Amino acid sequence: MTATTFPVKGFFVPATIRDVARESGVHISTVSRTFSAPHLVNPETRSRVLACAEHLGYRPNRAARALITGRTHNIGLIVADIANPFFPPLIKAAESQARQRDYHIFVTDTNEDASVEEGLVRALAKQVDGVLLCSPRMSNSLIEQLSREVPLVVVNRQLTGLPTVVMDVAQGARLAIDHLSRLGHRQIALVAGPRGSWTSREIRRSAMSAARANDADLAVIGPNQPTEDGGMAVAEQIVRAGVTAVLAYNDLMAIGLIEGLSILGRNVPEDISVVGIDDIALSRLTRPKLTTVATPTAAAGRAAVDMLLAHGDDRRTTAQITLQTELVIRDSTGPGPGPHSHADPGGVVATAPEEVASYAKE
Amino acid sequence: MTATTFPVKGFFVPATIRDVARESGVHISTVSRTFSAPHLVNPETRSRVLACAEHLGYRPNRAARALITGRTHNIGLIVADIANPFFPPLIKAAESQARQRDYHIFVTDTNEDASVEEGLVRALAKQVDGVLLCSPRMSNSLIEQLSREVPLVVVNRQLTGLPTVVMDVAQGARLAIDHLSRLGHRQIALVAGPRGSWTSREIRRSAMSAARANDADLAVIGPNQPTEDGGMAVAEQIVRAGVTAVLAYNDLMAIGLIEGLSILGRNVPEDISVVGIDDIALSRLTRPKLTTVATPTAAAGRAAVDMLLAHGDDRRTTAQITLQTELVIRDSTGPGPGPHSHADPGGVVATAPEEVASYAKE
DNA sequence: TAGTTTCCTGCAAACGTTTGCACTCCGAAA
DNA sequence: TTTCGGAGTGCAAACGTTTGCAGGAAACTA
Repeated sequence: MTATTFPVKGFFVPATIRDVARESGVHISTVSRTFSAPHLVNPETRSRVLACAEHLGYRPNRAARALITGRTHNIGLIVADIANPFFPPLIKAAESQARQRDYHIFVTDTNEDASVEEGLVRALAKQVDGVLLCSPRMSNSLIEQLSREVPLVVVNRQLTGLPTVVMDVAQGARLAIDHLSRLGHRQIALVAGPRGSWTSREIRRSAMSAARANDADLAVIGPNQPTEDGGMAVAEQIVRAGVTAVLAYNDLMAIGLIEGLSILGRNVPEDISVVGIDDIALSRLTRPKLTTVATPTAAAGRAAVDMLLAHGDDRRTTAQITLQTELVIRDSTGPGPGPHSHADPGGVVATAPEEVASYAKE
Repeated sequence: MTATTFPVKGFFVPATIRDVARESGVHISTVSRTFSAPHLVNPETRSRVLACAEHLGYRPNRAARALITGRTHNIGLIVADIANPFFPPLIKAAESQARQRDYHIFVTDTNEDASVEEGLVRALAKQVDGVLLCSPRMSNSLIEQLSREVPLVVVNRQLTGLPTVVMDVAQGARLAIDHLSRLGHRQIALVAGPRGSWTSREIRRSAMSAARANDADLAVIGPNQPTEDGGMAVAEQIVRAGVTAVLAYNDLMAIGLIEGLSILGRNVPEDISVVGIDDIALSRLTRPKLTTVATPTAAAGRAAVDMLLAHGDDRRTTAQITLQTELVIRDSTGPGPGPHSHADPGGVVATAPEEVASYAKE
């Protein structure tokens, strides 16, 4: 590391509305209106004010404006782990949706830590018009309490009384287990996600019932860190469990697990089949390419923004949205020891087009 | 998608400093001091005020506070593409460094779009105490102009007169080319990054001079989108160029390229060697594991926060920091057709420990 | 012509804080 | 006793905006 030091020129003192008023010879209220209600001011005056503003480099102070209007035109977006490739598509979709409505998104990361989460919501509270809380790890009651301090939309957790958007992971897990069963697998493991994850509980519940329906055994392993390392760490348990197929909480864990299995001399899908959840971009690039449950993350991001912005000031009602998932079969799953049916339709679930239209996956 | 609607309870009207003052029978200034300068108020009064505040659920309004103090305790962090795994470690490091100093980081994404970038800086300007501008795509002069509206630290671009932190990618590129040369490669391609990227220019400059020094030919291909798809897209050109080795602008492109090459029937490293830059987590997980130039992203995030917060109010001086890079040799590079030396020391560059101590990679 | 409307602008009070100043106590020093 | 100083508190002005209200001028209507 090398470091050098330079002198630097000072900052402009930022021009305020008052400076513009003085320079253009009108009252500050006229300047204010020039920016926030242009139709109320004489075109001639308006252009003079605009010229002065331009000349002075004036920009309205959004914080001061927010103080009085109560609207910041910012939205907070809290995610559990920004390094998880699951989130970026959601974030980007939310950003572009917000931008269209002249809002900005501020993203923060909680490091999968429930206590950090609470602090962040509170810190954001007065600086944004609402918070998109993605994959929260805190308790329901705390979320409810926070939702009275700032408008909240919860993503990846169902919670009565609050606007939520969730993926139908239950359906996804069922599809995955069905797929594995059809391939002849009877001893299946479920690698669970982190403690506090609603999604993980959903997956577990649904996978267990699907396994039962298919006469298969399901061994649940976890909770675990939802990362590559977390997946790699359970490889040994998987081998010891003697299963021939695994459903992982997410793709990251699935990929880590495959790597861990290969270190232990087990090949995927020859020795063990692995299914992930999320269909992150990466899952098309690893070898073998991952069979996984695709979740419409971009649609979720857009929906969350819309829900937050939907009810302007009347917070009378709140919607709950569930987005369809689908199974994407690639190379990480293969035939198991049991008898397998050849009737597998490919696993891609048909979704009613008109229902998903507004939040369709691109 | 399914949607249901529920009634929802109204919001608390948030308690203000005035409510607390009334309830506890003191003047608002005393309440204010209870929070911002506790030592100035009688312990007895203080605890009474705190009790009332707690009871009313009062939280100081940070925006109002910022209006008068001029400090928001927020830092903006702008990245080109949040989906690029290069950034999350940087973001997380910056966040934890900021949190230690009682600051919050707001992250936004520009979609690699220079014009979005400008708007974001301006929108952030009055709501944060400074902006960390990572891998900017806009012009130097625009950056300089913006730096007068809000304190700026630029990451991944060197710019006189402004605080900057860059990786020594020039050294990294040189190490990579040297490595390939030693393996016997004489026909090498450089897959360039996006237009407007300082890093890409640096890499190119350094790689060309290193190639010349090694008597190798260097074909430059680009500019390109710095993504998997961008890498995949150049696979054909690479094959046509007839090179035996490639240095890619970043790991993502390298991984995409390897995939693209495999589709064209070329194996890495047997047919073509590929070196990436960044050492993202993913590069240990793809097959073959990627040989790459490791850049200390976490250190960069910490350094950037420190630089922004360093000079309290005197913006007299500004530092420029360059962080060391090192070559990590894995499985995507192999012997080329030419004579190769066996003296390759492994390519790991020694860094002067005391210099990097404060920003050491973990 | 008087009355009414419309358009534009100014005035001043807010929004929720912080902070310099002044004031009152009260105990210690002289 | 007086003087001083410090601790604790209140007062009021700021920070940079928005916005309801009122007034004046011009443009209609009758």
